[in-house]
Amino acid sequence: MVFLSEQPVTAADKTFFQLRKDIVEGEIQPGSKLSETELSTKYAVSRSLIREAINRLEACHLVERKANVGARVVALTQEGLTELYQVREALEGMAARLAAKNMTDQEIADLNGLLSSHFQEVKSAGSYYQEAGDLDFHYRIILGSKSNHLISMLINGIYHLVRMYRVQLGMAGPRVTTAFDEHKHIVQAISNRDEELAEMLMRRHISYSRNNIEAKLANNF
Amino acid sequence: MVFLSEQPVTAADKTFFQLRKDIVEGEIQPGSKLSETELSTKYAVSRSLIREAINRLEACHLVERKANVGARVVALTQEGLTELYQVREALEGMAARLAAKNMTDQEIADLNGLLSSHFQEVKSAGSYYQEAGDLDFHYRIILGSKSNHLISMLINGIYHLVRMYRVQLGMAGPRVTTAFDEHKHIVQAISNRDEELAEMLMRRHISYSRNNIEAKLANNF
DNA sequence: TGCCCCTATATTGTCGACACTTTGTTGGAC
DNA sequence: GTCCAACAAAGTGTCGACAATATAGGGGCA
Repeated sequence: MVFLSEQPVTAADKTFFQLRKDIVEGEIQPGSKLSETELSTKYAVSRSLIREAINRLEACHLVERKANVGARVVALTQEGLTELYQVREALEGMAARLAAKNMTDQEIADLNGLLSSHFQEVKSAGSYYQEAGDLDFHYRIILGSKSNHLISMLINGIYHLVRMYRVQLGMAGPRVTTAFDEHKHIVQAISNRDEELAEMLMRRHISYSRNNIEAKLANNF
Repeated sequence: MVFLSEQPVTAADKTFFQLRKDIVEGEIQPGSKLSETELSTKYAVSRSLIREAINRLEACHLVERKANVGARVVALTQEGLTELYQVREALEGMAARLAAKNMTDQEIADLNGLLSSHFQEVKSAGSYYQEAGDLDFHYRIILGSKSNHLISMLINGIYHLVRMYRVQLGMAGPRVTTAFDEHKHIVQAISNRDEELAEMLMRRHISYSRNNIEAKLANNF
């Protein structure tokens, strides 16, 4: 698994990471209110740190805050999901394009290796991709873009919301079978340094993924 | 001019807006250090509000903070500009696509009207677009996407950084003459509800703009 | 009975003080 | 003269208290 250099250095960081985890993994339910005083006793830190954490969570669209009223965890809706995946399509498409341009040969070789190891899992288990494997694949391409802006927006930003939708909809990962072929073709395009194709395939891949998850969400409501 | 509903409701908001303004417009120089104590006396508010403002500025990539050391205004570099415009190309391309799909006929008519009034200015003044006019055009399309995620990321996020580069490079706006035709064609595509073309033309428009501004920046260093 | 206003309470917004970390300096030893 | 270590100063990180605002409940009036 690719390591994200997100190491907490201060107590505020720890509080933020913990709170984000509890929200993304559903321990704190979507739509529920975030009381600063309550959370400060729960996590045993001062209200200042809770406030800072909530501010950061607001910046990555995990909570919504109203002045003088309070903050709530975002509610998961069909429209929200659609918007999220549209942004993801645009940004990750660009990331794939840049990855085709900027990844080193070694990184591409590693990516192929990752794909092979996933292929083994598919053969043995008969189904592709748990959450972690899919994230690993996408993270490598995002990091491969070598664009700090893109990396920050995707990995520190919207991917936590993506994971939150997945958890709430009770999926271990994306579509189990077809996704592998799509990943394979994307890696091929990157190997060939075909920027145009890499972007197009990534966008389609995410678009398919959106259709799939939208269908699941429609069942939930 | 389209009004952005960014109305300060709390003192923290005012501090944030003021500080952001001073950074974007160059009153506080790129790369300079942001001392919390110093700023708290300068703006006559407590350190807490300054801290919150700096946190928000960090979220939109206007400052960089190191734990226990401090925050600095971002330095403007060739790579940073390139990355910024790549993100902009991806997101605004998607915005144009969605605008072609989601703008009302009335909004499209207004957009055409805006273009006409700009055309008058071109004829009389001989040059297209001051900063404000260009921003207005792009903001309308972004808002026309009707996607809260996109709107937030672009208008609350990266557009301030875009303006900061423009100010620092001493440009009143984008390329003065050619931009008008590009805008016209984008509006035509949106009028025809041609999502594909609208996205493509917007991406090209921003790509051209990037080449233009990169050249100017190369001269400055 | 229904509506409005007012008050009480709980929650958020703002502040100044204290604790800890970093950094630059000064002194001494080799 | 150079390097290392202890120290001092400045700045950031964290905290609890006070102020201001929104919400809910009850009482008064039509």
